[in-house]
Amino acid sequence: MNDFYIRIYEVVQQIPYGKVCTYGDIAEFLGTKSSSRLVGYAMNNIHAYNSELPAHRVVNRLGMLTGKFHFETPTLMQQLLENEGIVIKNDIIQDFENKRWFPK
DNA sequence: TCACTGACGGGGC
DNA sequence: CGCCCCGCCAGTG
Repeated sequence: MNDFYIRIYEVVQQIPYGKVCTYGDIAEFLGTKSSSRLVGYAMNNIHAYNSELPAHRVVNRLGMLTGKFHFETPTLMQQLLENEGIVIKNDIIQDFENKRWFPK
């Protein structure tokens, strides 16, 4: 656990209900655009920091639910997003560009 | 130290 | 958004 992780979690915490963000957006916001892999890696530890964080609102640049297998069940991530009004088909968020949110 | 592994992204085809 | 390659870097054994 270090400052880099903390900053990632703080950004995740700011993602609004019904919106999603990408790993790359977070990496770029933190000034490490080329290290988006680390953002995904940091998500492995997200529950160690705060289990209330909306980790399900973070997807890859294509809107795919690549992190679904890191949840308690493989369908939980999709269920949480659908509960927020997001439509998902074949693990891909529909109308993705309209659902995106960027750190500020 | 080395090798390998990713919740990734961009570029090329 | 299919496939592949390369850059990225912390964690692991």
